[in-house]
Amino acid sequence: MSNSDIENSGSSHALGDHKPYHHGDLRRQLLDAAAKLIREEGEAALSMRKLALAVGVSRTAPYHHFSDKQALLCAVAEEGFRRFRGIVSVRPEAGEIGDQAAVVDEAAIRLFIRRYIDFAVNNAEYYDLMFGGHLWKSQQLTASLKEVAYASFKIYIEHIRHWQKSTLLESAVDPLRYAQVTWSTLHGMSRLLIDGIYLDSAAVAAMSDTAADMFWRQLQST
Amino acid sequence: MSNSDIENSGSSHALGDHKPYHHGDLRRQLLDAAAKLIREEGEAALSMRKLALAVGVSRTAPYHHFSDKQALLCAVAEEGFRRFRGIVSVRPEAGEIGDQAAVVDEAAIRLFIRRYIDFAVNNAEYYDLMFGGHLWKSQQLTASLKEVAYASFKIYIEHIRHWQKSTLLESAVDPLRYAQVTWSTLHGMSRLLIDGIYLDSAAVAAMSDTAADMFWRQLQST
DNA sequence: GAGCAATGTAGACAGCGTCAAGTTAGCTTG
DNA sequence: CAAGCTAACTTGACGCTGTCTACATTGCTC
Repeated sequence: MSNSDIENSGSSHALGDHKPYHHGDLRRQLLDAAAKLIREEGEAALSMRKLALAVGVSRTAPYHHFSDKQALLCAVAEEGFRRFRGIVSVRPEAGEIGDQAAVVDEAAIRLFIRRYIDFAVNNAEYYDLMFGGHLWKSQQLTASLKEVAYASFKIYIEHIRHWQKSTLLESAVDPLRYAQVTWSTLHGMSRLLIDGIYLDSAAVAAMSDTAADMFWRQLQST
Repeated sequence: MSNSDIENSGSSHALGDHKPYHHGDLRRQLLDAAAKLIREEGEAALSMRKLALAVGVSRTAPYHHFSDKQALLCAVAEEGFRRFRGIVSVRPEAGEIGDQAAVVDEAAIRLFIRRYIDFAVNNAEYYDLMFGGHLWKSQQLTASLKEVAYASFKIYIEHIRHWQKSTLLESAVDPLRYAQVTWSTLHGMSRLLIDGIYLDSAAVAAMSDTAADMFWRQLQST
């Protein structure tokens, strides 16, 4: 009795009006616990039952917040995309000058690549869900996940366009193809690192720089 | 009685001496059925029990040929690598001239890329296992799988060295880094196609050619 | 023909996702 | 303030999974 008072004190109208009723904010805790579980024991080790146990509710309680295991994974992926947007946004450092004045040089590309790989490797539990076949092949993506995912794709394309425009020589490369191929490289490298096929993590910097070199040269093709 | 005679007639010493005893060749049939099941219903839909049912034996029979589900998947992956070696081998067409005489130009690179992507997309059930995190992250690869996998990696590196040597200008790129980055591109593109993130399969050719362009230019860097 | 090892079967167990039915608790409305 | 509605949660059950154990069959070797 007194304990439920403590848990609920003020929370019901502090966050909004329709999510947390009874327990605290289960939804939030489930998402966090899911990410933690995947990070620590791998995606395969995540089960709804273990998850429920981990946050101290009964097996079926999560189904009142997510229709499916799939839906829960979608929500985790969505969270990942939100973090991702911050990492891979266009603005150069932190709005010191006007955005479009900045000239893109090889160093900028290098930095971008390193940030991408860094995010992927250090947030593998999110990256797997965001860009893994498990969700995408299933054709059952949440509407809200689709939304935020496509927004991220757009940001990437925008990023590429920005590179092309601010390169001094006018580039002859089709921006869409260029975006597709460069993203393939970034994604492939991330996957090979995450999946433990590229084992030498000390080589990441060198690989990134080689990729930057390649991207840069291609960008300058006449 | 008579039917078992038919099944076993001559088979026991036709194939070798130590695999198929009793049923026919269960091991072979399991591997084929597994690949077929994965192809048709996805990796997640493959279960040992369904597999056993599919080839007409009881649930636990497969465990006499594979210690684990994992071991079975390793064997399927191994099969994949064997097919892969044929696709991604160095020799140009079919030994018409001596191998090393051939000069590598952009067309050769284009062809190689198309062959790689083609294999990945049309043998997704194998490619997933061969280069998916599922097996590699588990750290429980079969010894024989490791062997054939590393052999494939070596072939790829050899391939790259061949490119570099037979390019007329001497290339300044570190061959290992170059191999890592180009493979990242190929792998990334394959994954994005297989996983249904790149949906426009009509664009595959254009993407491949853009990649070839990029690889080629980088190869010529002084 | 006897014995042995390889091969196949049936039973059992814990764990999984999730549906159906019942319980608790907080908000809304008279 | 009491009644009632509904969101949040629990328990029970079902069919599926991987795999262990114990048992039955079969073919090869001596």
